[in-house]
Amino acid sequence: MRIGELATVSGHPTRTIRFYETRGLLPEPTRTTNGYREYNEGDSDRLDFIRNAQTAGLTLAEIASIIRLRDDGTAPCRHVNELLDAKLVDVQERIAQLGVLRTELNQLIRRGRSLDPEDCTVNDICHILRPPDRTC
Amino acid sequence: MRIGELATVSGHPTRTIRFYETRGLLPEPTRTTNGYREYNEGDSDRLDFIRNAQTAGLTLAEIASIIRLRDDGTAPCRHVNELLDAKLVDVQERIAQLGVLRTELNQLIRRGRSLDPEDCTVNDICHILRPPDRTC
DNA sequence: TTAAACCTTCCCCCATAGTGGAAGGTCAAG
DNA sequence: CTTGACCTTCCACTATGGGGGAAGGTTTAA
Repeated sequence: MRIGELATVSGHPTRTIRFYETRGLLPEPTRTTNGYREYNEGDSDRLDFIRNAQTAGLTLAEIASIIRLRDDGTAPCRHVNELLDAKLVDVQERIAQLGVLRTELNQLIRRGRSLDPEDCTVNDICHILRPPDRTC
Repeated sequence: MRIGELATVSGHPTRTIRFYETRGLLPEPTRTTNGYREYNEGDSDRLDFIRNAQTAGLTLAEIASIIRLRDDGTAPCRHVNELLDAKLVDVQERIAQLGVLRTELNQLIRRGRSLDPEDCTVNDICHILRPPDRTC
């Protein structure tokens, strides 16, 4: 099948399919005599895999590293487990950071409600956003 | 004071100070006869403000919009309140999304521990990352 | 035959917040 | 007079996941 059909069955735009090829996510396909890319079912499966992996928060580079292992003949399970563990740690850290930010924002919003815009001076730019509240 | 000194007192690299100027966060400074930028205390205060606003999760573009209002002679408090409200919503959404992702990752990790790498086939690439678990 | 719908490669663009380097001007001390 | 520490501008690059459009070749259906 040609790239347009693969795009239809996989749900990725043709541009994205070519882009994935440059990133090593799809193998260089065989070409028809006129230079058109030729794909098969396996390529569609691979695109599904990529989408699933992206859903799990993996970057294209990480997904490429998994695929490289598989193409080298190694079962990538171990590597996948490591990636998932690291990703979980990463996600937990980001959640924690966002939690801190949420607290900070709530404080600033409360403060904004208690301050009078009349008191906001030119030098402050805006007095709501002043000190990095030393309460923490 | 020249840019190097402002860099020292503000804690921002000179490159960043020039960069902020291009983004409208700092006014175009006066120049000495040889073309060097001349700064004063107010510029240092403004850099402090920028840092505080960044701590609150505002982007440079948003901070610039606040500064523009102030420079136009309008107290930006109202606008700041709106930005902070929107940012809080945004942060809460991201936390929720990351929560979903964390759940997904935990499921995948548990799954990875229960699957045998021996069963991982070439077609799967890796069987751990298979279906977008329809359990949700 | 010809127009639409494909396909190809190429290079540039988005946002984010800067960082790096090159090539050149200036100024103070030794 | 020269060396080092400043300063200037300009252009390119980082990571992320693509999108836009140009310029050209091919195929398919009317």
